[in-house]
Amino acid sequence: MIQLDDLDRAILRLLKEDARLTISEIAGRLGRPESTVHFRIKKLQEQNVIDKYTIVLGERLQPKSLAIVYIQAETPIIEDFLERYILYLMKTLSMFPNVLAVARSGKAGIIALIGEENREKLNRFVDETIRALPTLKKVEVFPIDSFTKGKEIVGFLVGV
Amino acid sequence: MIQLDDLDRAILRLLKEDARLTISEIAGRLGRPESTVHFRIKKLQEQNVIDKYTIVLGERLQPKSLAIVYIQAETPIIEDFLERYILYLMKTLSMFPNVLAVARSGKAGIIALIGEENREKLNRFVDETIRALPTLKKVEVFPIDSFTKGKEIVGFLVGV
DNA sequence: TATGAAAGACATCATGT
DNA sequence: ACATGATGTCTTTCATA
Repeated sequence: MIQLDDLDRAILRLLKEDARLTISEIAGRLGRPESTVHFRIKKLQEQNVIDKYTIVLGERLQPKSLAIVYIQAETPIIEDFLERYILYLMKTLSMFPNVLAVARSGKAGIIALIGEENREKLNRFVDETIRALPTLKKVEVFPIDSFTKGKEIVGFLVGV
Repeated sequence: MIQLDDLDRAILRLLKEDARLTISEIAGRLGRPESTVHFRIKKLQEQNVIDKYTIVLGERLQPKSLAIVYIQAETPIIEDFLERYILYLMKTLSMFPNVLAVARSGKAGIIALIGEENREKLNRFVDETIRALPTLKKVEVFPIDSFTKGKEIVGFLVGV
């Protein structure tokens, strides 16, 4: 399996903070030679410890109003139908740009993270688009007001 | 407000996919001179449209079992106490490395994203650490089985 | 704001300790 | 694992439109 030592972890932590740090910067901060840092990063990429490099978009492009929505479908007689219906619902939801994430929760449940400019638009989306989906048993809305951890997911998930 | 044109958006989309693309690569793909692309990226950074560059960690470092947990505190007589208690709970939860995100939901609610190696450990954490917190009215667990959108948040949020 | 050219910084790789 | 140096590529700046 993967054995990360302290140097690997230190490099990963620095890159997580700022993936544009140059190798010589990292080497300087950690008091290691550039060649070593270069070698480690290359290995971390090859081993897929580093999956990808990406950007987080700033607040000005982020939706101001967020909510987690839990959707539960009715359980029909034919189970195979439920399976296909859930997958269809998830794919459908995934297509909306204001639906930031969609996950399956159990046999008949879906969790979605919704983002909109303001509370009114968010409520309207939930009422007019989500609750309007056929054959739902329950739609539970958990508004998100603030973060103490993971706030950056919004800028990470939002599209352009 | 911010006016992004097609070139800005194209650059952002490319950087979102791979933030290590060189300016000359991007310039080549978009059929624009390097200096123009360089100028745009610089502006996007200054305007804070690009908030930061970061890495997403691969599956081998990610928790295999995830759940959204909704926690609702009991509403006490003194409202100011609830306020401080909720903030205390959020800060406490945020300190666990396996708690990937913590958000407030309404006056008395908290939403947390929990990650663990497997289902057993996850259930144990919920039972022994979360349900053990005092003065809770309700703890609702929504296991996350798969994603159709936003799967990458796990590698984005997980620490080293 | 866009572009082209030129200078400097950087990553990368090979070789040797 | 670390050092050094050679090479080509990339970023960055600046002058110009």
